[in-house]
Amino acid sequence: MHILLLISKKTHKPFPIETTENIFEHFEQYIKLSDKLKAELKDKLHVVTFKKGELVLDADQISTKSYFIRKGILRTYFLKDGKEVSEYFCSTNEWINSPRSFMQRKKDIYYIDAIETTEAFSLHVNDLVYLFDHFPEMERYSRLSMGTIFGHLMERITSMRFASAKEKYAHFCETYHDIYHRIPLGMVASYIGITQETLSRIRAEK
Amino acid sequence: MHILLLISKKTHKPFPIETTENIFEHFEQYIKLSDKLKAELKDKLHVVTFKKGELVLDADQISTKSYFIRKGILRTYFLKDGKEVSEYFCSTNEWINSPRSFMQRKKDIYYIDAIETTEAFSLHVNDLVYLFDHFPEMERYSRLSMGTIFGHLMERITSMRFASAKEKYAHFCETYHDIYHRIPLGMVASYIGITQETLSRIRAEK
DNA sequence: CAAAACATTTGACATAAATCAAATAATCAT
DNA sequence: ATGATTATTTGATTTATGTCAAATGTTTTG
Repeated sequence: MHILLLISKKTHKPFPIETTENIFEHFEQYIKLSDKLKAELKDKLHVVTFKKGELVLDADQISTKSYFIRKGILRTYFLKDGKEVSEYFCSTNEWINSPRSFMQRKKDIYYIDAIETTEAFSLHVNDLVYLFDHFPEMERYSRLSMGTIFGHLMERITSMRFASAKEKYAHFCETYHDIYHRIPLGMVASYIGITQETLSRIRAEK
Repeated sequence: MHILLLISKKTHKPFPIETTENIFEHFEQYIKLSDKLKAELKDKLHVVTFKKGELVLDADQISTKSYFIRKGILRTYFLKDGKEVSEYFCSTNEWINSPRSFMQRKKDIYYIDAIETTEAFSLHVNDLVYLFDHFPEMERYSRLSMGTIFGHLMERITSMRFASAKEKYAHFCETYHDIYHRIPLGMVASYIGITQETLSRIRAEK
């Protein structure tokens, strides 16, 4: 009876397998990973899971861990006039943290929560600093991968400025083509900076 | 006669003094500069000047140089429906290039021009790559300084989404508090994503 | 220094999207 | 499953900002 229950639970939320393959592949898009660095990474990365709706980071905490998502969706948001404003969404093979908080080790306004049940690797900021200090190629990885994100931010700024609500939504769907349909309407609306009602009408007219 | 002419030209556009002090100070906010690295930088940095209104980079060129501004203002913009849209402005002690073009060595949509007569150091992308390859601390500098810019971009995105035209202008003035009054109204309007007329009315009502 | 070119202001009007309010629809917890 | 939350849709109205047009002001150039 108990055993069966356990199995059924496992089926629902399987115990995560420690595969670092995906994350190694991710790094290798930018740098070559030596065996020594691989071993260090394996040592420093830890598997974590978050249930749907779970708060991953509270705004009154310092963000000390970065999460590399294997499955699921996490999101950063902040509060404006008591309402949640989504800042961005992250899914498979992406890193998420509260950037300024993580980099400068101070509090910031951002919360992180789980839009779906999510499996991820966590990396502590202290371990990352250790890696930066001992493996210059990690600095290079950081520089190059930030360049990619940089481009995304610039495009987003452009799309925010001269686009109609409909165009903003279209741009959102492009940016998040893999997951846009898994994000609740209200969160999408605040992400692109329009009201829920307007977004609902845009979706209806198609 | 020729000599006099030459002198008078010089007076108008003085021959720049090769002081690398400011730029060294800038680097030293993030990393320690060894004498060897200083020497390499001195060798690779070149003084350039641009006259007011001069085109620094055309969109049909690849951006192969980054400019560290000593004096003046440069700006990146792109064309939308035949009109210039200002992307950002850079002034004293800031780097400017066409980011994606520079990093990926391909064409992009951005132009760069001089809002004021500007003196700057130029650094060729090939020389920068050389520095990255031989001085890991340059990778670190890049990572850390990008973090700063990252924060600015995030704030800009936030201000674009939920702010009124008036608030957007206020945010622009904050961001560019040193130089906001030196940038023509039309350029400011396209930067914050409102029309010239609206900005003119906002300025008038105070 | 005057004419031309360009930048900013002002006015009248149009419109996309916000706001307020209430009805459905979907999801969650017991 | 069923009632209770929570999310989405729909409708009526308001408002900030855009658009178009023209006047005024400023800078540039021969």
